Amino acid sequence: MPWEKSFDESEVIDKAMHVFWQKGYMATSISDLTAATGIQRGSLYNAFSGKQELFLRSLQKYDREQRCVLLKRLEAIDDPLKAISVLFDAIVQQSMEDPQKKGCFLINTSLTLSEHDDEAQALVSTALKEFTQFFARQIKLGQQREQIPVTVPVRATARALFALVVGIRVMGRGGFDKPALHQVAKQALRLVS
Amino acid sequence: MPWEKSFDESEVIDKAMHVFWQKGYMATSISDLTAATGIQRGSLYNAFSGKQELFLRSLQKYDREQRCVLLKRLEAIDDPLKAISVLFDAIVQQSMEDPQKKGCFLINTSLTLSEHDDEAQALVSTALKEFTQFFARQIKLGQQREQIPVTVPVRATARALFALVVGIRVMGRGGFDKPALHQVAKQALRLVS
DNA sequence: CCGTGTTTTGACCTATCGGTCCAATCAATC
DNA sequence: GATTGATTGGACCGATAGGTCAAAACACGG
Repeated sequence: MPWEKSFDESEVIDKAMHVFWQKGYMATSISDLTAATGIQRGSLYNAFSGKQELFLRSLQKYDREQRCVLLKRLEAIDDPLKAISVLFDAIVQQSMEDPQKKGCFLINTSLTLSEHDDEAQALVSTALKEFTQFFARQIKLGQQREQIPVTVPVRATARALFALVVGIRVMGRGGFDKPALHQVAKQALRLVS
Repeated sequence: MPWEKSFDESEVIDKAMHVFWQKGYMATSISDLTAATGIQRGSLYNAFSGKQELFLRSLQKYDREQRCVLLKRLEAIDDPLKAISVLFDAIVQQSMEDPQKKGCFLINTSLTLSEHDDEAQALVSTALKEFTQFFARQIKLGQQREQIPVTVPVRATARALFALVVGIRVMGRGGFDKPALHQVAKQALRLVS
């Protein structure tokens, strides 16, 4: 009886994600989304409740596929100092290899978000917090293995490292070039030694 | 013959600035601006060429009254370590005492800006660069006075300190509280010792 | 190959956007 | 107080925003 959708919902979200990521929520119109995804207005509203939901799903997808994947990859390294170092290199790399200089979708969103989008707000909030918890875990582990001095305060340093990540991602969108970002990344390691 | 304007142009820009600062360029409508400034649509367009110019003027005013004033105040301290420390305290203070959590107008704008606003882009770019140059000057001065080890790389550390400033301002808009930001500020000083 | 019920399409809706326009309004000059 | 000419208020403009809807297109079970 029914009929299968002619498009892959996940692909649509992926296309929408890149538009939202580049232009932000407000600057992205429904027309932008239909143009980018190839599906028509009505179909889009048939599959999703509206712009908001599509944005939230995009944000979730980014969080799942970018942040979670990255952190899991780093956690597998099982060498705290190396993991932190690789993380910063990866961030610098990601920041510079993107010709559109989109930066980090989550961080961009945290600055753009109006206070009415409770769900998105919550998503961003927990995402950023889990990021600092990653740092905290690595530092603690490093201290257990005596790679990192026990004089290094765990939570404070974790937060500072996270602040540096945020700084790098924001600077990567402005006029700062790769050597500049790399210098910042190098300084991050001084906080854990 | 003619007739004096009934409003103070500078006051209008100040009111507009706070709206743009809080909501961003795109999310601010002309109606928002007329409501906030009290003057009517026609008068606004009579005094300014449009939304763009008003935004640029707002950004200039912020740059002049916030960033420049702050940096000048710090420069007068004539004690590099103290100046840096006071700067970070001030940033944390500013971030938390604002109930609206607006953050830094310049940093917000650097993430929101579309690539067509050349003038605003340039303003933000030089503002951010002068900020890192401030750090560089302080570090160099601190080394001359033997307050800061000469092993500290000037430019790299200056950029890292700036990245921390950006991080703090962004984190201040999200769920992070005052103790958290203060811990980050404390870590900044470890980079210059 | 015919119903069935979902998907698709694109025209259409209202609200609001940034911006224009001009008659009414006023302060200064005569 | 009449004249002057910029300022003001707010109706108005086309464009576009996000969102709706009904008819056409379609894949399946019978």
